[in-house]
Amino acid sequence: MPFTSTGPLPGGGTRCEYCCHHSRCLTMGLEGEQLADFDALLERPRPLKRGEVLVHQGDQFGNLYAVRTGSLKQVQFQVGARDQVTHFYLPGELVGLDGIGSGECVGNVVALESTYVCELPFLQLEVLMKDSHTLQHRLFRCMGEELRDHQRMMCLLSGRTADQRMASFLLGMSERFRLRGYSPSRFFLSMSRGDIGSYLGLAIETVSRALGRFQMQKLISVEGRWVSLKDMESLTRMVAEDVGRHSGT
Amino acid sequence: MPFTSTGPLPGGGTRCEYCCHHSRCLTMGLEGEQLADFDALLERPRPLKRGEVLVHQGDQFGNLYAVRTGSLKQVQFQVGARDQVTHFYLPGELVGLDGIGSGECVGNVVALESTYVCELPFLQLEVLMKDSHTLQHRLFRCMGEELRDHQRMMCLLSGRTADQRMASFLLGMSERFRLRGYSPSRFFLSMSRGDIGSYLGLAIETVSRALGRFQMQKLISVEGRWVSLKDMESLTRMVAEDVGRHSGT
DNA sequence: CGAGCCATTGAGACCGGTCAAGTTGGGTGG
DNA sequence: CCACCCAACTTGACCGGTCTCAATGGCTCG
Repeated sequence: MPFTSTGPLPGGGTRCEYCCHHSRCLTMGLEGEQLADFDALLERPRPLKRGEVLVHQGDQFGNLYAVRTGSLKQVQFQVGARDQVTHFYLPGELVGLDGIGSGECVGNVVALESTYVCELPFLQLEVLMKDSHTLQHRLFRCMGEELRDHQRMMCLLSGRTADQRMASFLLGMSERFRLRGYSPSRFFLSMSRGDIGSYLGLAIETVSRALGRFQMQKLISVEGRWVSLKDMESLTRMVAEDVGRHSGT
Repeated sequence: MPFTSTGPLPGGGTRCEYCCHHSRCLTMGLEGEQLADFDALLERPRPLKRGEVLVHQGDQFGNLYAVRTGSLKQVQFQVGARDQVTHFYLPGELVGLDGIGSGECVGNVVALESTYVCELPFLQLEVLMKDSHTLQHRLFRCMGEELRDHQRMMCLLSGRTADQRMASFLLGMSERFRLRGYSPSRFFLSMSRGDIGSYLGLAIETVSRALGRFQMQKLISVEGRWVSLKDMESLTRMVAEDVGRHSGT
């Protein structure tokens, strides 16, 4: 097989420097030697097929993973409750940060489609951070962002209606696609309705009905897992709407 | 009242070395010169009175805070929805980690009683971490733990009944008190029912009724904000019980 | 002693979950 | 190419948990 000079090789070879996620990944801000060092410590395992498990719940924590192409979900198994989807990962995002605390992986991470990742051994990453203040700062930012996102999610889950959750989910996905250079108004959801429901704390039927309602109201159109956002303004307004849940505080 | 100081001096003066939270705080594992350096960079502002605001939502992020005595809540204001309590902080815990991501404080942090904190300028902390691998590792662990806790909370909010949420909350508080050397079976809740409801995504009346129900079932006894756990086993069982919410996944 | 907050309790309404049946679509084998 | 299957999704009917509204009592503070 001849050498190919650009883009990800089928075997997984590529260089951070040329990776289209460089400016959004952990490598953001890294240059020259530091970037080369970073590049040197990561592995690029063979791609995952749909349904394959990247990380098993309970495994000892050792690696972070950066998604290159494809997407994954994190699923947590719990005694006495249905499994719960706690995360969706898109290209450029970091898998496994939540394992740093306990040293144990908190859930299964499963590919939703054919997915390429980069494997980052955390111990080596820590060593690298001693010499690279940029990298250290960057990883702290990533974790801080995830904390903030989780808090948003908690607010969404505890105070908002089914329609608001769905609208917020769609807008969130739209924004994430936009940031990655994909269309924010028409995209493919690689996860099932069941996954979405689990993630949003809704029954699968409620997800389906909400989508149906949105379509009737001409806010979106749905064909299977393809979604087009027709009226993002109304969706945004819907999320912010006061429905007066809780008498708290 | 709990958390009245045995170790830290009322005036705020103390040393990390002698602080009763040393082994649980960011300083865990630090010794000798490193601990002294850490000690040197932190401020010990005057104590907060009940209701006083330590951090304002939207403020530029600059400091972390370690709680020495007392307790606080984090409240997020949101357009079109009621304010939401997203955190309770007890002695030895770290306030402000979620600001690291965006550089902006995500919510108000308000004292629930007279509260002493240590102020840790994050920039200086980052500098210190260049020389102290221990400190760096420790801060990563703290953030990882918070991530994991948030995920637990998301699972709680999205898949469990009011009773299960209350039981989980009580057990969680109990455990946190136990770790700090207080009684795990009888403790004072410094937050109002409204705060609890907001935190758990429940109406205030639902919180009240759940507590009443638990008391009738002899699982706990309640006198105002004092709570005694009578039957932690049943409470634990209740949390794990499958109530069959969601048909997802 | 009244004002205001906090907590409790009751009555009724409604959102969303469960159960059940039906539809669609992709994959497989004859 | 069609028949069949299974998983994913949709739709309808019903029910229950939790929210809202409202009234009450206790406590603190001015």
